[in-house]
Amino acid sequence: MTETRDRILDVALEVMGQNPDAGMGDIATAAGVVRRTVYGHFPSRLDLVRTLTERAVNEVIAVLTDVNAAEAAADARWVEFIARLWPVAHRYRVLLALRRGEYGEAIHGLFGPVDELLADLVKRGQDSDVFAQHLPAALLSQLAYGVVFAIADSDLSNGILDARAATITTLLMMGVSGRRAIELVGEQP
Amino acid sequence: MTETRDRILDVALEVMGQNPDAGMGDIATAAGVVRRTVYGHFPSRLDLVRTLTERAVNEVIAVLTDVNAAEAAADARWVEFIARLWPVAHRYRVLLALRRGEYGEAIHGLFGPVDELLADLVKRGQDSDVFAQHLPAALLSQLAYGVVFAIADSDLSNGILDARAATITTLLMMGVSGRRAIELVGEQP
DNA sequence: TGTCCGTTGCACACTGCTGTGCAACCTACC
DNA sequence: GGTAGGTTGCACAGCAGTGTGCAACGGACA
Repeated sequence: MTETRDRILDVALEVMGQNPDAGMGDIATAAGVVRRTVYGHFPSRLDLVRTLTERAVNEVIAVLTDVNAAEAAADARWVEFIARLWPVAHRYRVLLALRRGEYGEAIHGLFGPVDELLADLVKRGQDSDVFAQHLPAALLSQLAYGVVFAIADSDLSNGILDARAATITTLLMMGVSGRRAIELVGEQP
Repeated sequence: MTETRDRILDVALEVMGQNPDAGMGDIATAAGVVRRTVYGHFPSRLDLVRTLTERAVNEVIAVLTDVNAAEAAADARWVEFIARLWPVAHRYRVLLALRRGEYGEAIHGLFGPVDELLADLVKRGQDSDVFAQHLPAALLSQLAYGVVFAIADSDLSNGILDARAATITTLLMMGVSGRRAIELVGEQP
């Protein structure tokens, strides 16, 4: 059933999020199903990872296009972006670990469109002098993106605190002043 | 011989730097030696990784204590630190990938002292109002550290450019103004 | 010449995973 | 009652990697 398939995907995200090297057996067990059933839905481990990646890419792109279309200052838009990216990044944090290794190529390829949209978001911020220009947009956007995922991937994941930390940190590294950053994010811890 | 042992370590760093999942066989071959010989020096894969980690920790600590002792402003000290940390981070980038997974615990444990020294460096910068205080030193230092390693780990590793990017970015995320950051790093690309 | 020591080559056992084949089973639906 | 589809249990082949045992080799050194 589609229901089973979805459950496997959800559980896989959870299990692999804790241990990226978890096998099909671990995932199956955690999903309350037999290993053979998982293979029924996903012919190979790569299929599973690819499906997961496609899901992630779709969610991130949805957020990005949404935010990109909004009428707001670039830095405010960035805050909005991180706020909405955060849960996604945390949920799919396993892809960060898998990005290197045998599935790296597949993942990297699927994330291509995301990279473009992201660079565009930063570029527009730079063009309107809201973000600093000491680094090319393509590189800066990747760094910021990496930081968000790195924090999401972190062991210390304090949930809310981390989202706030990620937002402020990325704003700063894009050249927004501390005062402005805190103003955007809000004073309350 | 000790010579062989050292060569294995060096080569292991190189090979695993490109593919963290490289086996003992790959390392042996790359070192111009037989697999059996590697096991002669390192009874298990964990031993190899642990030795590599100890090396890395020693090198980083050497840099950190050195920099920490210098008489200079905290931000200038940070620039010095990154400049000297960079080659080390790049060389041992494999540990970033291995930090998660079965060796994670061993690696994390050995890096404990590094974390402390690092937090101290940042804390002193915050206390002298050179670094912003919107985030606790322990967290901020870890983030900055993570960024440096993330860039070092990056595929785009452009060498010099990356070192510069890492320095500026980390300065910014610690609340140093863009003007001051560029002044510290130097104008030239 | 003899001896030590690191290295080699090969064989072996073991483990843990992937992916497949197939018969049986259960449930929903007609 | 019959059928179709998802699920199960189990067996099997295969592969890659780890770690070990052992006899043989070869150079350095006395």
